[in-house]
Amino acid sequence: ASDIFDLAGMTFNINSPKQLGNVLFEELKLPKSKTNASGGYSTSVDVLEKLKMYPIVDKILYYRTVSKLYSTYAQGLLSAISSDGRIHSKFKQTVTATGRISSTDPNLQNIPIRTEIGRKIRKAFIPEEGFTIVSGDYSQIELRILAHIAQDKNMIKAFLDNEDIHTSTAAKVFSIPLQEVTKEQRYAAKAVNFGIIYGISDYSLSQDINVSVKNAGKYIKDYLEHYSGVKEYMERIVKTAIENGYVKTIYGRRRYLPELSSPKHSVREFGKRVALNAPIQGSAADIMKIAMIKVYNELKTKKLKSRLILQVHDELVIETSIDEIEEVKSILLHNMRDSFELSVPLEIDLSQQNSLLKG
DNA sequence: ATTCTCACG
DNA sequence: ACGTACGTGAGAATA
Ligand SMILES: [Mg+2]
Repeated sequence: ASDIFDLAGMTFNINSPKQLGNVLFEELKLPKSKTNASGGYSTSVDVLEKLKMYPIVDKILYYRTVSKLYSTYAQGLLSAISSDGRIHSKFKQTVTATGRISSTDPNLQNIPIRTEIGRKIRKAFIPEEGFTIVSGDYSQIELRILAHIAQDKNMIKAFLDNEDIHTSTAAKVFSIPLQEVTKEQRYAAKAVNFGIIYGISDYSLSQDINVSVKNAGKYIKDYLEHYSGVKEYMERIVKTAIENGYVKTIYGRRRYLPELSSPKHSVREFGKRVALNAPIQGSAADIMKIAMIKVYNELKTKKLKSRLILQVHDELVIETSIDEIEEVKSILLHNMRDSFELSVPLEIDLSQQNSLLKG
């Protein structure tokens, strides 16, 4: 923090977006871009990432990471520990619009994993004596569901051939052999794959991966030419959403979309993106819920000591008695894999470790 | 109570 | 011309 004050030539509250915005964009005259809802300067990561070349910005990003981890997790979770030494979250079944569950008091579905410091926090979640942590998580479940719902021939083939979907996508979009795909190309293809599920635009993709809007537009165009079934699905789902006023998952769960008849263009566009995303995210949630119930029941029927302790949207975590590891792995594997039969296989990654942190 | 930001999938 | 990626929950600042 003192480095930041030195570089700014003044003292201020770094946690105040308003004060920070004024320091960066008024005092230091850095190039400003986005404004937030109340007309102030945005100081969010995506803005600051593009200003990283300024040493003060780089330090602010680090400060943000550390203070988030400290306040929400190091400090926040400490006060959530019960007298039994464990943290008991509440899982809400009727909150989300897509069919996912959510977790509160505290939220255990957003335990850090992406940064080094974050992983140290995750590592603090450990099993009881005599137990270990066994997890199963779906590999690329949302893209597999997209391939299935859209019945896209090329995407289905890529999954049936057990290819790395991002590398495979890169090869096709850039018209090169699989072996020649570079890291950068795979990264771009991955961003497009994710973006498609959210109803991407060329502008947003360009912002996300730092390429020109024109290039981003070309990636999307080439993508949809190769995955033409996905393109047709995107058009079809929006059309049926407008006709019916709702979309549905593979199990028939509906999401109503009043946004589609809004007089405001931006709200209608949002409705279209949701029409595209909700069946995918919601179907994944359906598949997970079915698997979860089967796993729970099998643990119970077999009178195992191991217990299901956490669900994180595409992952189940079981605190496993050390004499039940192989049995629990098998229970996770078959119940998750066979939860629902898609046009592509469902692949499960199994892991076992002595904390919530893998590896 | 609301806004902004950021942790996760 | 428009405006710009889906779903959550929580902490700090601000009003
Ligand atoms: Mg996964």
